Amino acid sequence: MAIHPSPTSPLPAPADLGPLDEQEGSVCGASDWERLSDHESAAWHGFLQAHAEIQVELEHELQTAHQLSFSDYFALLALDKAERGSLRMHDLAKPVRLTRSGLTRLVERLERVGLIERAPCPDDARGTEARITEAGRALVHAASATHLAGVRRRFLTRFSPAELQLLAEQFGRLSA
Amino acid sequence: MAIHPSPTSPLPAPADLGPLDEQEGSVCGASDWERLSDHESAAWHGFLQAHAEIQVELEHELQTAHQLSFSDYFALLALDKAERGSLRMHDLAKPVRLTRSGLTRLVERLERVGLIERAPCPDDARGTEARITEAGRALVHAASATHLAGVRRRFLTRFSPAELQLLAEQFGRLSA
DNA sequence: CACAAGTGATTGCGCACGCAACTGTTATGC
DNA sequence: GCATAACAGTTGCGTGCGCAATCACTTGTG
Repeated sequence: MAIHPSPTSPLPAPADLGPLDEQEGSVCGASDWERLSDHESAAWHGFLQAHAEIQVELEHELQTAHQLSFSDYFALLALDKAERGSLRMHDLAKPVRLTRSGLTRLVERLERVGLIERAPCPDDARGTEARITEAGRALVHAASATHLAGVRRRFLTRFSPAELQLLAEQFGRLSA
Repeated sequence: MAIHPSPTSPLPAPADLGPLDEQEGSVCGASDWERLSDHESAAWHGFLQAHAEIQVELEHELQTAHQLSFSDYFALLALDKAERGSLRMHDLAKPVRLTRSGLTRLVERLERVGLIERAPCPDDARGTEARITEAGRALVHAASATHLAGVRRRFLTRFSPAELQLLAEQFGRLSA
């Protein structure tokens, strides 16, 4: 939230905007030097829009079919794929994209419903490791079917194999 | 959250999974019929990863530079672009991607710091319209500079013009 | 060996948001 | 023209999450 409406704004207001009176439309919405071209705008907004739509649809699907949030699902998935089905909190935080505090609460909830268990880390008494239970595995396998079907329907089937390969490379460019 | 660990799961557990005992690695993580190919997986996870990274980075930038969340920014942006700088709550909800209740709170906060004003809708006594103030316009213009620089740095400059054009079309395929 | 610095996890607190219920207003059907 | 439905916006409540402080344990240094 903006505590200070404008005076302490670190960037100067564009000087070429004129009196800022109420002309209609997007004619004077922003100064030209900061505008995006049509293709730039379409690509960027398409990216945001596509992600937002797909995200809410798939999350809703997972929620109604299996009562799992994305966080729940990704945590169970990471544990299911992990060696012996267990991971330390620290290592679970990254794939789930949560801070440690958020993860503590998530794991606590998942433990309460019997999908995972917590145990002290044997080699480092500071650590805690979360281990997926059989119930957790069964649920995440069922949830995967739902989720991957959604991913296919909403994403993968919209592209040719060649396009997917190119997209993979292009998305890779966006990370790090 | 999963209230019921597994018994009421609407999807049958895959029958071809075997005894589900603790083999290590991802060898038996999921049944084959639901797995993604390498390109599929790379494209999909790249999409998620790229969006997540860019999102947090740009949002953090906007927050530290202008004390604006994405919701704040998108609301101000939509109002700035709107006819006469005002929009009814209902019409503001869509671009900001918030429910009406969330929007009520958002607009309340923005009004409290003087970035927008609220007034009853003249032609429909049920409605409320939010109007951006001059302070709001100044702030959102400055914020746009920050934000669009981030979009360029983190997204647009990673692609050629031809790629951007293709991506715009491809993202368009993903929506609706 | 003691003691500071570093690290893993948890907890207190605050906040933004969605859902469902509610109020007030406008359209619709008889 | 009144009853009922549809609609705009707000509010109560619950929840998931981040930040900063804290606790517990480990590691490095004199």
